[in-house]
Amino acid sequence: MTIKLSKEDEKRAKIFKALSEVKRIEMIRYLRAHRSNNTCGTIGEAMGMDKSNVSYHLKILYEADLIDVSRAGQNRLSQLKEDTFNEFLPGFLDTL
Amino acid sequence: MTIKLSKEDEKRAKIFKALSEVKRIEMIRYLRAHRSNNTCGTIGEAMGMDKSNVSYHLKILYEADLIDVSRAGQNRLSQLKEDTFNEFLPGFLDTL
DNA sequence: CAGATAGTTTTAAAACTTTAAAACTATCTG
DNA sequence: CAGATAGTTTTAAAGTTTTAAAACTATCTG
Repeated sequence: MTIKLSKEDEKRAKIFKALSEVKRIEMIRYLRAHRSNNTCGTIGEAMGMDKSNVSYHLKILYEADLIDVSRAGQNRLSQLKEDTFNEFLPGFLDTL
Repeated sequence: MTIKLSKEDEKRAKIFKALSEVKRIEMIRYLRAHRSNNTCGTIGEAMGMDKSNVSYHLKILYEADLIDVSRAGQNRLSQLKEDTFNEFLPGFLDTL
């Protein structure tokens, strides 16, 4: 493969857009440091954010394929999708 | 150093915002492939963009510290600032 | 110097993003 | 089942970004 498909650049642009807000960078750092109990409520409390706003930002990270979300009762646990970081931004997480 | 200063996250966010448009990702790829004669006009012609729009996007890349601009007569030559990529996005350029 | 060329800035409209409150859905617990 | 808890979606306002045309500035060439 030699030419780059614009589909791939659209994915890249979506990832960069997801990371283009200080709050979402802080969320990534938080998820990296706290690998369990990452609920919407816990994150919001730790970061002083409204729950609907946490939900909004997590959705953007999810749609950029930067986090995985699993259900656990009435909670929803988020975790970094390291594969995506490794593919599109190798080495980035270690700069945080 | 253990705590991360929010100033640094603001710089990161600015870099990500600069890279969050397909056109600007393409410009980065272009600058990487064409290391001389990167004038506003040449880039605009290669990418089918209006000159004022090329100037606008280059300014965003410049303000994110992703390119250097030097004057050569009435031209202005742009080149990637690899140091910034290496510091904030090590390995990224090679994924392009 | 006049005209051409290269690029920047201003402007205004359109498009998009962020926020927080309110309404909503789903699950848990007694 | 009723009430509590966790999270999502909708909404509307405020804010930001992108585009392209027009006006502008700087430099080059005869």
